[in-house]
Amino acid sequence: MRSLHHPAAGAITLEGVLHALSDPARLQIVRNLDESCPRTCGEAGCPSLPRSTLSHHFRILREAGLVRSERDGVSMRNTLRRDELDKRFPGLLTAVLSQDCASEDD
Amino acid sequence: MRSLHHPAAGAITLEGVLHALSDPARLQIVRNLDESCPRTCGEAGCPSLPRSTLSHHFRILREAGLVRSERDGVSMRNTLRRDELDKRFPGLLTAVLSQDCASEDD
DNA sequence: CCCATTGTTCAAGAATATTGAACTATTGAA
DNA sequence: TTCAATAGTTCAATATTCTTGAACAATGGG
Repeated sequence: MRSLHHPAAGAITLEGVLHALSDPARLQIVRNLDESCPRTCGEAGCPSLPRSTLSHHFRILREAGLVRSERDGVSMRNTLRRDELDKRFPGLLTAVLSQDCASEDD
Repeated sequence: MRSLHHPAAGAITLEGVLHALSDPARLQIVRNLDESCPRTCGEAGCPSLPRSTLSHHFRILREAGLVRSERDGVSMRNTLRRDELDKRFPGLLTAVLSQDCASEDD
């Protein structure tokens, strides 16, 4: 396994963060990590997704700088990079995560 | 030309908005519209992009609910749906657009 | 009507996403 | 140590989305 890549805080891009958050599964994962980190991939909150898909989503989150993944025994410990993100993009994560996700039909 | 589709405010999704904003060209367009709306597609602020690509980007923005496009003579009048977006997702657009887009190397 | 201007639509190739199958890393048990 | 179970990753094939040149459509002026 190649070592997992985590960008430095300064290298995190706004577009990358927005893209990472623009997928329903990834947004759900980030919401869950925000409430109770750390989590394994399996506890991410997307039980219906295949492992390979989940792994792909975590890679997007990781490489966008949202999540830090560290091996913890046989599983991974995923944590939201809250402090770094808040410093890099003040107010952004709070603004996104505080939104009501449900779509209204008016 | 099929009539352009604009979702109702209540049908705008968070994921759709984030996805629309996750492209550098589209983010630039929205920034420009936020400063001085309305604009034509040609005045969007992406002079290097082909027209078909620009049209595609405006369609993404339109169908995500970010931009309203109305014909004005030979060109289009594109406006940011600021009020509706602020009501649907309070603080979101401000949080995104207030970020410094440049990536740092620390 | 003819033409210039502005966008949209279409089509083909490029890039990204999804997912089953195979592989790797770690742990625990025999 | 060797075997098996668990958790993720990587690979490969397919599907979806993106990019963009070319053709088309809509408007307005001469």
